[in-house]
Amino acid sequence: MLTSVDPDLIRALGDPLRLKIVTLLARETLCTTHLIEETGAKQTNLSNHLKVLREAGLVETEPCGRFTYYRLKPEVLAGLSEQFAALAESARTAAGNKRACP
Amino acid sequence: MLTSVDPDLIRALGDPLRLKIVTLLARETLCTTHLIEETGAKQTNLSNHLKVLREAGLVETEPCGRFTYYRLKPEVLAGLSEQFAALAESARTAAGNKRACP
DNA sequence: CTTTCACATCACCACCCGCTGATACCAGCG
DNA sequence: CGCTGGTATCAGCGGGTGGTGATGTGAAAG
Repeated sequence: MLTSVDPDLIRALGDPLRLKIVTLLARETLCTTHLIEETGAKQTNLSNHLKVLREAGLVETEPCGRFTYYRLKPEVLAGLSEQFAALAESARTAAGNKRACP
Repeated sequence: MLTSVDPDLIRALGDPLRLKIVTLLARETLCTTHLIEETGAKQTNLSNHLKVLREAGLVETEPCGRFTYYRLKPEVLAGLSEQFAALAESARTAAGNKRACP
């Protein structure tokens, strides 16, 4: 179906800081300390955003001693990409379908 | 580049009603009246959301007499799809890149 | 010209959301 | 043990955002 895109998943990516986190994680697996250095954000703030990303199913955590590593889940992003591609494709072919004025 | 995804564009898609509008428009070009019927939302509310979609560059308007038709811009969705695909690809290949604990 | 209808804009309010400081929790280390 | 450092959660506050009614505008209809 076309209507299966999850708004919450998109919302999670709609925040600038979260988007930055995602792009950083797309390059390498990092723990919170690294993300604090890279983004300059406070630890609490970052932890909140990471929670959102976690609940959206975008990232996985991997405890490593006292540290917590965050890894992106490529399938989720790939799924999003496919759904947008499907929407684009549908929009392209349906460009001429114009419902009559009532 | 990887960091070029526009948060505002994603935000525009993050709202459930706007997402519904987009999926409807992916099927056929509609005017506001049709969207009111399909979504059950108030005219004012819908007009606000359409404004957001317009400003995000996701839709185009085409006046037709007293009516205003809205059409999706497939290129924008396709671009988003590509960027997410690139992120997914990057995340997949960088799965093992784990920066050392500080 | 006047009315009607489609649509946009404005003003207002309630509510959600992100940021922050304080605090709790847990794993190593001495 | 107790201490230290890395993270998560909590409570609270301010600003941004969505929903709504009133109003403006512009084009067809009569």
